[in-house]
Amino acid sequence: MNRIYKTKEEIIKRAEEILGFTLRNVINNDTVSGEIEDNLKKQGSNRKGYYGELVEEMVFNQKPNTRNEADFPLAGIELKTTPLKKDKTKKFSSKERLVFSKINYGNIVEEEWASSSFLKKNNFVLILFYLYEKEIDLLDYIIKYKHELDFINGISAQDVLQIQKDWEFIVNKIKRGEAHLLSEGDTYYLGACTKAKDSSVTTSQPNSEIPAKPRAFSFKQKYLNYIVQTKVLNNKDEEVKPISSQNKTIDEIVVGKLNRYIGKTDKEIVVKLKLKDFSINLKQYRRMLVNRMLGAKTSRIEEFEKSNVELRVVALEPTGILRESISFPKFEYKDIVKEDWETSEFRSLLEERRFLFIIFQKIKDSEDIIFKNFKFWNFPMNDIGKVKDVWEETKKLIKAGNIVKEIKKDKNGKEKKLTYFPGKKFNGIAHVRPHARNGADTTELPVRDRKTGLNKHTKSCFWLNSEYIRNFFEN
DNA sequence: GCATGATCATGC
DNA sequence: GCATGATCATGC
Repeated sequence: MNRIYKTKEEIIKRAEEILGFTLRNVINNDTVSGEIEDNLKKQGSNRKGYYGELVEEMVFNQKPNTRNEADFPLAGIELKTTPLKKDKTKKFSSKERLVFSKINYGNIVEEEWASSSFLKKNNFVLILFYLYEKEIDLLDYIIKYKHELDFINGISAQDVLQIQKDWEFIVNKIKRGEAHLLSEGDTYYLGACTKAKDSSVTTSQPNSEIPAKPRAFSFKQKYLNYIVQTKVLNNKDEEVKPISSQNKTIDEIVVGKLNRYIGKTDKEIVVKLKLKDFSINLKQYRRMLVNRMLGAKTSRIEEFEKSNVELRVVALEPTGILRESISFPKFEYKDIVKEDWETSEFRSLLEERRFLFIIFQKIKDSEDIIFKNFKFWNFPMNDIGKVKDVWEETKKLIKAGNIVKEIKKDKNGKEKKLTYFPGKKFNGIAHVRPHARNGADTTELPVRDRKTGLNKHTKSCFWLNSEYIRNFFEN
């Protein structure tokens, strides 16, 4: 007879029993039901979410429900399965975000955080981490660790406060009728990630006629990884330190640290911070100065790493213009031609990343710079269509092997390749430019370039135009 | 002055 | 050795 697990203790004990095993171990291979076999075939072995259903059925002997309550309502336990991956140094880290319940746009606008359906359902989450490996059957993933995520006692008050603010930010956006503009980069630890089988699926929202993508609450991958490292694996990284232990949100912490320096020159800041032996010749002088302004003890800041916030130090010209555009990681020509925009790397990156711009301004005829301001920023989804145009054009050119327009020599006899890639004037928002160590630093092309005849080209990346970014620095 | 290609410098 | 933040150099 299949055992039923009812109490919290029974369920956690059962989870412990299966650690180190695969689902195929847990059930005994020949009893894989015809129904499950059929499902695995039909859905391919990779349908996301199916693994969780299998665990519920095979390990806990219960049929998954879609009711808006915890998976084990009597015990008050929500069960989640999520993959771990091995990085280059063979360390485990979270492979994906941890997805919670779907956001019901219609109902959530009536909710308050303390009595929210989110907290109710996810009050106590039992997480099973399995080891993801490419090209192996779902039934053969090893279930490695379990973690009991207790929202009330298991997360620091500081993090809970940030999660609450994130939740409120998302709900307020829906209240304003902007569910279609939600973006993971809006928030810090708790994000609103898209949730649909197909990216073209949309749903209605209460205060606007514009259809929105269905979304779910989730812990960002980085935040989940923080939990994995510190609470599951106990791998405390001494290089990563928080800049505040106070019960404040990340916004408040940064405002509290940086406001006092606005309008001061770098030299004045050095004096104010009583930094000795701190010279303009230091490596990464500006970046180091900003670290000290933030009160960071090491160069890696816990609050930013947990929330996928990226610090960028920029310097406006004395006239106020921003000369340099913002670069992103280089892309692989081979990969981009296989991608679709909606699920592409660049689109995900743009949506998920949050920036903290630290804005200095150069002074005419002086070496000094002034700390003008700082700005949290993430890409506004209103403009995402324009980036899509740049991306599609780029993909088209690579696919056609139509990249190099002309090879020129400069006065030093150095070759310079002019390309057809969308430049800064393409649409004012994004463009493509080289991003390499030098001209010889190339990467493979899927199709030989017509002009050069080569199957490789200088590494390139997408850039956000300097003027576009500059617009967001006002006020 | 600006667009665009190219590359430096650091850190992992 | 490579990724990537940051910036330089050239030529129209």
